[in-house]
Amino acid sequence: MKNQEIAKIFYEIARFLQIDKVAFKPYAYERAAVSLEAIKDDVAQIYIKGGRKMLEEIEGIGKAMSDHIEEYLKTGKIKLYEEFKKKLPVQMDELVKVEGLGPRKVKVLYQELGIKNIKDLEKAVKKHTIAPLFGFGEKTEKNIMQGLEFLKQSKGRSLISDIKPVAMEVYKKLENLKEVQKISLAGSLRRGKETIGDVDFLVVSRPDKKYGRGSPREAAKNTQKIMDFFVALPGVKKIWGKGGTKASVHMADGFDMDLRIVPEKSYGAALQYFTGSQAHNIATRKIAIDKGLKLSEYGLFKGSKIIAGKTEEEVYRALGLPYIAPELREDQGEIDTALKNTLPDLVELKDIKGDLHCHSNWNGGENSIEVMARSAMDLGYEYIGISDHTKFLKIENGLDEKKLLKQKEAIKKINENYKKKGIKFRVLHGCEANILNDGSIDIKDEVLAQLDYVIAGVHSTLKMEKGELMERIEKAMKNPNVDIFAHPTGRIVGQRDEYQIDFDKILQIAKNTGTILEINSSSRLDLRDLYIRRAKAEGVKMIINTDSHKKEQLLLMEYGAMQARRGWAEKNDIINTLPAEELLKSLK
DNA sequence: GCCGTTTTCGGCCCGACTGTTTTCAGTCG
Repeated sequence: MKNQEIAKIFYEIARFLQIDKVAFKPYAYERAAVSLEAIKDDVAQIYIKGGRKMLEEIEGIGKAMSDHIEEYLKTGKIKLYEEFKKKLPVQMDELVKVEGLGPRKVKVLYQELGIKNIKDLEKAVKKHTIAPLFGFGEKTEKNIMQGLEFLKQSKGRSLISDIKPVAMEVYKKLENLKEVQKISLAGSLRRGKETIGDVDFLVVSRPDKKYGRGSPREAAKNTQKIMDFFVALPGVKKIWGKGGTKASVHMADGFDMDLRIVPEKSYGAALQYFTGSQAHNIATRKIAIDKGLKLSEYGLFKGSKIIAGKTEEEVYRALGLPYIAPELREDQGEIDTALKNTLPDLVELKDIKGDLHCHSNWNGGENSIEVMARSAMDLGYEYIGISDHTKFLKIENGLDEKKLLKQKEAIKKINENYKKKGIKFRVLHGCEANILNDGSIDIKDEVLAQLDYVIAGVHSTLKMEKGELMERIEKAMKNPNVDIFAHPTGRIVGQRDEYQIDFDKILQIAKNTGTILEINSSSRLDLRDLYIRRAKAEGVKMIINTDSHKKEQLLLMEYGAMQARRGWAEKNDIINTLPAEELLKSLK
């Protein structure tokens, strides 16, 4: 896709224009870049289909932008960008990744010291040639030095399920402070994005009784105490900043945390603002402007009078909108849908009645079937499905037909035992079978037919050519014993891209065969949000599973549920919101 | 440079914090 390449160039042009102090144009280029990244169609295809006219129908793309895009598609270059780069031949995208370095400082560093890239910057820091520069100084040089160090250690954005438990530890510490009256996670963590850049907390500090109610100093002392506590947390390696209402730190684990403290009357507006996304905020602030109002983190204002701010619901209502769930706030159509009052009634974690993709110690899993079942009961589930790997996967000690039938008997006994004790819980018996290269399943059909359900997935020869891979998948999905297609695209967040698949075709096959698509809650997070939305639109049913290999991983369901919500999924799109009997009836 | 149920001209989201140029530019979210 050329979209990302062109977007990258537009971002760069925006930076160059910022350096030249050109007004408003940088914003226009940034918006065009964001827009290109957001659309799912390839600009090259759009151009072939409808020429410049169709390009200009894209949000933020006008005459000049379509000029640039046409030029890039034809020549592979954009002249304006080449000219800028000639004047300032530096690795801009790389250098501005250093915390505290922006385009203007980068320009000075090039002009004064000839710094073109990270390597040059490191050398200059070592020689202490930065501090004497006009506009820089000792502290700036030290910040650059530390920024470089952190950049080297950085693994980029973290998987949500890796970072949320760490964030919640800090959350609990802050929540326990007597000075803290209210606290919430904000940012991409609250929106449930699959990867997280930094962790944001929003806090209301308890008013200090010493001062009069409503006085500006009312909460100042407690606010300061919370700030002091925050920057002194264990694991804090660097304090980027600490003021009266806002602090930012870098953690030893390699990510940043931000804390913002606001008065109670602004809590809702601040939560709305701090949750983002930025694109959603810009959209909501524009609605405010259209109504002659002003929206900031302090509230929604008519002139200097605050008309909403205490809760998010209040802010949205005053803008003429229903409440929009954080997972939807990406400026991907949620505002228009909200205006029409047709937002989806999103599935919730508490709607989930069981988990069908769980492994036991019969194969490579860690815990026994009974222990997995007990953990599922503790989560309030009505059932758990044991779906161990099958024989082709030797590394996971996959089960063959004989062992599967033996496992069936074992599960039958467990269920009989529950019944005797009056425990209303059921263990379902499935397997996670392998789709072999020719599309057949590695377990005989007559055995598959004896299980409660069958999950099938691609676990080998991942790098097949598209047509061949699709034939393979199609054959498996058409198998009347295959109920669920596991981790359909094969991607692993931050590690592996999706296979060469045709998702539209998968949707059509799923629709025609009644095959359920899996939303896998582990580091796969597969399906991703956009695909969930498309599946829902096609009426294809999905299931949220954890792919647990030990009991603790059952808790990953939270992330799969968030992923489903980001894909606009409702309760009736997700089959494991059904009781066991109905769920089994909904399968092939 | 883009955009428009108040506009084809005149706006563009909004604010915190730091370091240094001592009054505000640069950076960040």
